[in-house]
Amino acid sequence: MRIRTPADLGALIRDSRTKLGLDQKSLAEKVGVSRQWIVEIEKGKSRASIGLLLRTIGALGIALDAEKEGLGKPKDTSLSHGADAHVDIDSIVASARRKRK
Amino acid sequence: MRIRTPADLGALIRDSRTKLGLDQKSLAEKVGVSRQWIVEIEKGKSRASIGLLLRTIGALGIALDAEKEGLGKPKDTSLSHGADAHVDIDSIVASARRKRK
DNA sequence: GCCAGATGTCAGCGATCGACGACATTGTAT
DNA sequence: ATACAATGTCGTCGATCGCTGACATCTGGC
Repeated sequence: MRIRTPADLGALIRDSRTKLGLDQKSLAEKVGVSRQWIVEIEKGKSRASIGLLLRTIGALGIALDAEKEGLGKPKDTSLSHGADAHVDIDSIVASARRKRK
Repeated sequence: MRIRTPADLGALIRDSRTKLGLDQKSLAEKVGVSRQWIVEIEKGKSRASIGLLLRTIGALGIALDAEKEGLGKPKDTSLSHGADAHVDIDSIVASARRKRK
């Protein structure tokens, strides 16, 4: 599953938790956070901390992988790869700035 | 690249940034965060926020994918899958508690 | 060696976090 | 319909965030 937004993460955590038959309280205990934190992260809270997030997804048996976007094959030339990444930066930042207004 | 800790993320961000020939200031401007935040996230700051993290990796053209751990094949039975996830939960939480003391 | 640029660190500020406890609301099994 | 479990929301508190601006230190090209 591709993760782009905090809401994506929240949905993933809730889905995984329910699939494992855990309630929020149990997951909170296993991770070592408050139940309220689980509630908030499942709602896609953007200012929740990375450390607790990683612990939570780890506790749910989820692996996070990062890779360059736009890589269909690992054999793309570095030049075209660099150009693609540069284009993505500008459009993504513009999109992020629109969200702030 | 497998992401397990905030330090993994920090290293990834720094690596990607330098490979794109960006300095911290430029990246900060593109993402819409302070340069200090870039400095801290690259050092693996665990309490940095998810929202800003996702924006930053997006700006660097990095895609995050989440998947169930231990899945070599998508055809594993749900029972054995559940048992594996349970074992992971306990050891991961114990490890997290050790870090807190 | 010199120096400009890049990175690292610090202090102060208003905003928010995450934990805790409590209460409200929803969901589910009988 | 009822009871109980699960989830959602609220208020409070000490801790920390992320920003700004400034200064310190490091790096690399000349």
